[in-house]
Amino acid sequence: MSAAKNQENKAPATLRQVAEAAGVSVMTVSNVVRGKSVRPETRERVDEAIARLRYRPNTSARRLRLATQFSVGIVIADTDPNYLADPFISRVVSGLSNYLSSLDYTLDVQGISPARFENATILGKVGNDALCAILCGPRELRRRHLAHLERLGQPVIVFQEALPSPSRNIAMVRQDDAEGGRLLGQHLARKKIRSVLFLKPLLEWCAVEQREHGLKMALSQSAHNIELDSQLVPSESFEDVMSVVTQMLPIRVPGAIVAATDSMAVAALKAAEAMGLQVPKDLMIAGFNGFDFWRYTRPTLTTVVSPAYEMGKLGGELIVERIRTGRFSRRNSVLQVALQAGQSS
Amino acid sequence: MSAAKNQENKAPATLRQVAEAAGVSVMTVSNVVRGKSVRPETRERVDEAIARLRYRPNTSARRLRLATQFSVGIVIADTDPNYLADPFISRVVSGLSNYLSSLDYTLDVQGISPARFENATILGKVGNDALCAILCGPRELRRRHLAHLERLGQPVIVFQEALPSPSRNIAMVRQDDAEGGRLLGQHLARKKIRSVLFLKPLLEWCAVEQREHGLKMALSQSAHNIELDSQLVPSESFEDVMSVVTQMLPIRVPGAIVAATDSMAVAALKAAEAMGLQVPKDLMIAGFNGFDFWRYTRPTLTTVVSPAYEMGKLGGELIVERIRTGRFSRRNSVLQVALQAGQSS
DNA sequence: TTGAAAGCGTTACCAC
DNA sequence: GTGGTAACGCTTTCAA
Repeated sequence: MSAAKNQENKAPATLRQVAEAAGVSVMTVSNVVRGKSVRPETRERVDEAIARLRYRPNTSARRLRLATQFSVGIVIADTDPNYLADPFISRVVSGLSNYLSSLDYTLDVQGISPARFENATILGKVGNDALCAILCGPRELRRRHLAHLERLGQPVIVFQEALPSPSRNIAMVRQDDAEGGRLLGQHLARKKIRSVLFLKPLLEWCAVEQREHGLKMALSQSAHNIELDSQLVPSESFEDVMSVVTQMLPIRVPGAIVAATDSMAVAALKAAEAMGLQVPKDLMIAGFNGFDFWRYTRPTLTTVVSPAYEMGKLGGELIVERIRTGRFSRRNSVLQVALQAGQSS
Repeated sequence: MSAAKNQENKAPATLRQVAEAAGVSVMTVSNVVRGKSVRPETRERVDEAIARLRYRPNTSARRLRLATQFSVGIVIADTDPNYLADPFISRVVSGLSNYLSSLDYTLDVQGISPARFENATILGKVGNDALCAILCGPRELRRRHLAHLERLGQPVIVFQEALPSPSRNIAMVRQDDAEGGRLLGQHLARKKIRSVLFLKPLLEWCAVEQREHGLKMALSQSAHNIELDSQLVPSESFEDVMSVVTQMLPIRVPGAIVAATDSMAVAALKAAEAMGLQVPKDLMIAGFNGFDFWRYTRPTLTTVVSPAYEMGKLGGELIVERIRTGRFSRRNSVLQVALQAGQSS
């Protein structure tokens, strides 16, 4: 029983133990493990010992010796504990994760409230070759976080921030959200809308600001000079959006509601429906992201499609290149978005 | 320029460099960093040097010395590259991640196809104190993966697998999916349905099997002995589900379609709608998960609510307890689910 | 309170 | 092809 317990919890075998078991030197085992040239019959003995002792290389020792972590960290600022449930974030992380895995790099993931960003465990220690970040919060806070990242003296990828890369250590990867806003604005202008209400969460995201900005540009440049109002919502949650929209619509029904994300657009649609408004006849609705929600509703949503997975993958490619070559080939990458017209506008 | 470049890419400062800069020994700096008692005026000098040199502890060295990784890995088997976009998985990982972060543990995340599960980078090296896994694929394959995890000789949490824990190193954490199926079956029985079609993805998940099993039990035990058919769908994607349902309905309209997940239920609903069927009058529909999709549709979906975030958190609590105390306090945990009736059935 | 030395598991380097 | 040695950065131990 005590023996069995020891059995279960025993420390992993080391190179030295394998070497003793196989009757060779530590270096020979190391060479076998790393595929260096070793006499076949020696290799066989060593392989047998490795299998028998269940040897697995100790990454900490290897990282220390090589001064390389084979690891990237990503810190995601968000007030929602369910930060990975955001369909945009989950796709960026999936793309990044898969690319890194394909090269045998590890990905460390940490979500953290924007207020505590700089305290993220991952940032306080040297444990990754490079870092990735998704920022949110007021512009000034994000700028401070960016400066903090810069001071770490490590390669960093920042997703979805519109500022240009401030130094050779930092690369920015984003999609053209302003263009997305413009496309939507032009689309609505063609529909002869007179006024637009932009719904955005209280928590500030650079991408949302860009979307709003692009929308405003397109509307103001349209032939009819369409009016744009913006409405803050306490959070992106269905309840909050629904409740705000339900309070606003009786006061005035705009020509269209554009929400910062599709999930917010769905909630707006539901609020309109609950009040007996016909979409798009009485009120048009549109959102951003284009993952799958747009087609869950009736009518289906007009949206702007995000290349979120591809952003994550591109971030992975750039960061690994940076780790290996010592420099970023591109410091500012902007991926294209596309308007996808649905039935809601 | 060359100096600037060196500045940017220079190796992180070490304890030794800080010690020299502050004119003290390495041990004193180490004591300062770890909050051990140090003379205030010494501490001040050291703190200044730490700030000036931007010192951050090297985790590899610390892990090696302490033979502790302060890190947990999670391997997620899925054929979808966008594995984190699954709303269930993203919530489990969020809950796990936040709990671990709160204790300054790192979380390594890797998605991998079930066929390649045992080759996951994370599993092949000693780099985490413990591992978590979400399995899928045929039962025999999952059993093999479980055996592989057991052989690693490390603490492991397996989510959403119905087998009992096979050893002291492995704890199972799941929700009561069979009960969820039963609740849904009883609900439908009350609606006087005559037949039910269960929609499930080709890729096998233990949770889906459990849901199907519970549903079958409840239906067969009902007063009217309701018939249950199951229909495989190539994938969980909207297109695949919609296309299969669109092909099936003209042949025969069941009393209800129960889908393995809400997103599949939405697609079934859309297919029914496209064919002019009234839900729930002509056909009832229900799903599983209860995240937010259930209310995106018209009519809203009947669903079984999952405590996915809580499962992730519980997994974190158990694994940390196991790391620290050497044993699991519970090896088999089953969280409760709840039926949430919507308009669709 | 402070410091010197040993060692965690690995790999680069250099002998043989 | 094989093996001995030193070193990566840190913390435990023991001595001053």
